[in-house]
Amino acid sequence: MPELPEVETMIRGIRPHVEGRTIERISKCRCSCKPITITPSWSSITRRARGRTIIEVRRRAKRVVLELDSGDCFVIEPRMTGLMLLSDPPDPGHLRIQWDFQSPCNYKSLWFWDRRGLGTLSLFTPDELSHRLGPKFLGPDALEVDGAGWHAMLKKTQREIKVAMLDQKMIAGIGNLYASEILHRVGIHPQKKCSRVTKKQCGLIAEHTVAVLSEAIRYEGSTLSDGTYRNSLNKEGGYQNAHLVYDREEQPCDRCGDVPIKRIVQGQRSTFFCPICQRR
DNA sequence: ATTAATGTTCAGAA
DNA sequence: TTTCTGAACATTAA
Repeated sequence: MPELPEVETMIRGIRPHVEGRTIERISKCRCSCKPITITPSWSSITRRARGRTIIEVRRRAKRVVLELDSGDCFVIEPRMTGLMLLSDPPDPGHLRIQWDFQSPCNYKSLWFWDRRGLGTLSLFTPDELSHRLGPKFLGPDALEVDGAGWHAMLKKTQREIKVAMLDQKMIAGIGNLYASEILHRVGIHPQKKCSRVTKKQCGLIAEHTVAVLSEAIRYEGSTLSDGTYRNSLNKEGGYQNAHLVYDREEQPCDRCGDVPIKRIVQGQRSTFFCPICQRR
């Protein structure tokens, strides 16, 4: 769930209540499920976090970064079901990490909640951070790439466009849901080969990528039918109501009238598209 | 009662 | 080198 717009919503939500605050303690929540992946050792994390001030909250691709006054950075990967919360978890049984802050404020704590538990918590030194968030693992942020950038990326691969859009070291931030929505708005078939996408089409991809992701951010992300995704105050997003193809199999395409939306599988992931509006 | 599906990432194999 | 597969996990629907 958390793709670029959802993670952006998380950081915007927690930033005013987390930046400038000093960590009194960090703790692992006791829950009955398997623990999430944490690096490095817990003892190293507690030692390096206690008493440090969070000087900046930011997003890198689909990750949350909390920078400490020591230069160390927490990096939280929500993956499938992770949330950053200031209060009220969807359920108390899947809280994973709790940061308690000094000096009372509206919100005394910050939580990482994750139902499936595929998410991760890391504490990186500056060197580790630039390596782990650098070009070896993550391409440029999807909001920053123009038509020429897309063209330079796409011409280097033979893959299908929708599969390539999910490759984070090519373009970072787009996930399964928004890839389908963007391609529908551009009018490109998800199975079109990257090498056959024209420069002009790359301009449209860049334009619609920014338009879709920005609008999704304004709506505070998409909460799908399983209801998992919430903002930092446990409130649902609103962009699911604007979806034109995602999770709309067999429903009529709004754009061409009444042709049913199709679902196919690409790289073990569902893709939704309109067979009329989207051409190979 | 199984099986398949769910928004992500990445190591390891092809 | 690039691309593909499966596993990590919890929960729900078929």
